[in-house]
Amino acid sequence: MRVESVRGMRDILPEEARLWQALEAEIRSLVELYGYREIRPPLVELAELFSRGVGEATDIVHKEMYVFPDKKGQMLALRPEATASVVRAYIEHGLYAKGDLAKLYYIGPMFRYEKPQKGRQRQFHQYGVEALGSLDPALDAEVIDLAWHLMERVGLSREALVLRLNSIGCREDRPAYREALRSYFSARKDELCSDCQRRLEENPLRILDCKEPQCQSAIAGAPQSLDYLCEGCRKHLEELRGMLGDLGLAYELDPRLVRGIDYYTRTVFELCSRELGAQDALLGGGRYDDLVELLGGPPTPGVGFAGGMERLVLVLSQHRPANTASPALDVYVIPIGEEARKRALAILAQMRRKGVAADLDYMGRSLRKMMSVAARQARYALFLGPDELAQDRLTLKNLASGESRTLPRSEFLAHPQRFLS
RNA sequence: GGGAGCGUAGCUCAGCCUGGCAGAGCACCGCGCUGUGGACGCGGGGGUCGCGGGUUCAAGUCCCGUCGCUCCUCCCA
Repeated sequence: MRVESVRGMRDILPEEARLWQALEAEIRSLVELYGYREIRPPLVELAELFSRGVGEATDIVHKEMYVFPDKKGQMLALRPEATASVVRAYIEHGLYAKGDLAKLYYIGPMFRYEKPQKGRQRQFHQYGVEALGSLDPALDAEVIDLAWHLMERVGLSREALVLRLNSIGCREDRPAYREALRSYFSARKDELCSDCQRRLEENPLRILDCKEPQCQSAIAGAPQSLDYLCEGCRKHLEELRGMLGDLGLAYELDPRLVRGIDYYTRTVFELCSRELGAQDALLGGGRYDDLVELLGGPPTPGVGFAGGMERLVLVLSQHRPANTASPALDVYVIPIGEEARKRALAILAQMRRKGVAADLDYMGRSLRKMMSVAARQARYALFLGPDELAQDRLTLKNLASGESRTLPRSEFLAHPQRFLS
């Protein structure tokens, strides 16, 4: 019986992996430009980290998280997101003790047990940044600027994107707002879908996010978090809006944006593609001023965002038509005859040690076929046959121009790059 | 979790309605042409028709189940 991959887990094959590598390189270089440094937390954490950090009542934790006992019976989880892990590491290693802003970024796989579809796998990949230690709205603005910059850098135009922004207040404002929502929706309970009736008890904020048509009219008239902000939160949002204006970053204030993770406070935002269907959010994030304390660290505010690699790859492949791969090799070695074949290996090894990307046929192909492969994969063909062996020379052919020249073996191998313009 | 569509060669797909030899194009390999190319010509290898069961003399085709993919919903990145 053939063993196949697990549902929702897919292979990224070499052709696609090139695009991933390029994207990852762009992300790394850009976030490092903003002062972020990489952190690589483990993929496995105590399940408790996420139930406390992300929230027991969220779909992510109670429906979608991979949870399993280890041999000692501890409940472990595959990380469904990375912010909680980064904050755990921040606390565990005392990064706050440096008394400075900690700017951290990550790229890696996350796991959620969802129904797979295009742009949404059970093992998926996110990149993200977290800035811990400052309450300054300028930091929110910088993080949002970074998000925009990143999308532009990878080739998306501003017109193809929309930034949605909201403030959901701090822990002082939340109870009053939550109560307002609960009493508002309680009066309209029979208009709500069954999920929202459950949310009414667990987390009424989430109702605002519901897309069920039957809930829309009730949602339309619901109290808005913006009306329940304390003076500090209101000021924070106003300053942020002013800074976004100064930065020339357009946004839509969306009072119904709440997001599916409990740790957010104040600023929440999403950067969405206008060209994707139902799964249009390319990245999302916000402020989480209580999370460090909630996980046992000193009171420390934070702000960050996470973006999905799969979705980015999807949008980009619509924009950048599969660029015909230019030859990956510098030289393809073509031996003629048995003796030459034996000698070819050592010549290959020497070229590679000089930094030349070179390869050889191991499939026993005919001369003609080797030429055909060389033409496709390399810029030069290097012939080694009885004539060359007799004179201790090599024949180098430029496959683009068709010109070839024969060179003393030792001269070529001493500085192969000189002959490979 | 709910709804719909689709699974046939490495890839894109035809064949299914109306049961009767498993096909095309591309890719791959060989030969023409082991001392030089992606063109051309000729030839060739490749398939548990997703999997399991049922109906039938006969199933890729009809029926049931199942798994997977895609889309909507949901969730979010």
